Amino acid sequence: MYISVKEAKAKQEKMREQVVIKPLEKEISTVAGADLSFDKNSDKVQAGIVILRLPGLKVVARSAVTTEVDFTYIPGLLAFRELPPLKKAWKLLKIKPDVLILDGHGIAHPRRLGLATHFGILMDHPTIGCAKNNLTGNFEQPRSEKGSYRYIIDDGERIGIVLRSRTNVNPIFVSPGHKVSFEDSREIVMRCLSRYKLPETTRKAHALVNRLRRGETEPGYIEF
DNA sequence: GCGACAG
DNA sequence: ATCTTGTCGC
Repeated sequence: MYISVKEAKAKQEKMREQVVIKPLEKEISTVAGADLSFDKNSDKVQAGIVILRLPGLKVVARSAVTTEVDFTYIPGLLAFRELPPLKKAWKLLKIKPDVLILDGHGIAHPRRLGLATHFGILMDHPTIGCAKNNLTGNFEQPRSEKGSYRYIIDDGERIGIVLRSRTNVNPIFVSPGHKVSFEDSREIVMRCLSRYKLPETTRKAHALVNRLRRGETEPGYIEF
């Protein structure tokens, strides 16, 4: 840990004024999912990004790398642990997706600077946060049908969306990361859903990093 | 002090 | 996140 918890939080407080929440300017044709896989007893991690074509959800390209983490997991400071590996996978991509969906929150964060937001600002790219659990704020349960949603409120401020991604299944937590709106975030995640709880972007990215960790695939960049 | 707490 | 097979329920 080259940075202290106090410094990390101060950095988030300074970066929060750089967050941009606004509608995407052009129609998107590609989306990507990013994820990490950790080693049980070492600091080795594999990071991967999978780009999908938007109507269709077919894989366009993917990048995967193996590195090491130097920051332990602390709720609210996830970005300091996962950002370095994700940046490597991102830079390996020869083609960039119109929007990137990350595993974690966007502005639905105590200081409005979750992983997706932090990554978006650093890479100056549109991002969306999609988490399996809530971190902060309150919300009411959305109806049980797929597509139903409610907003997450924190200190009277709208910070995210609780989305029922599959009928009768616990909802997922979506929030704008950077350079996208709440509507964009919800609609894009909806378009990435198939028959499962999680969007194909995160499912594909998750499968990729796990295959790399088991040595079932090679690291690097591949275009399909 | 107590409870909450993305991955 | 990770350790892991079967099993219950829509």
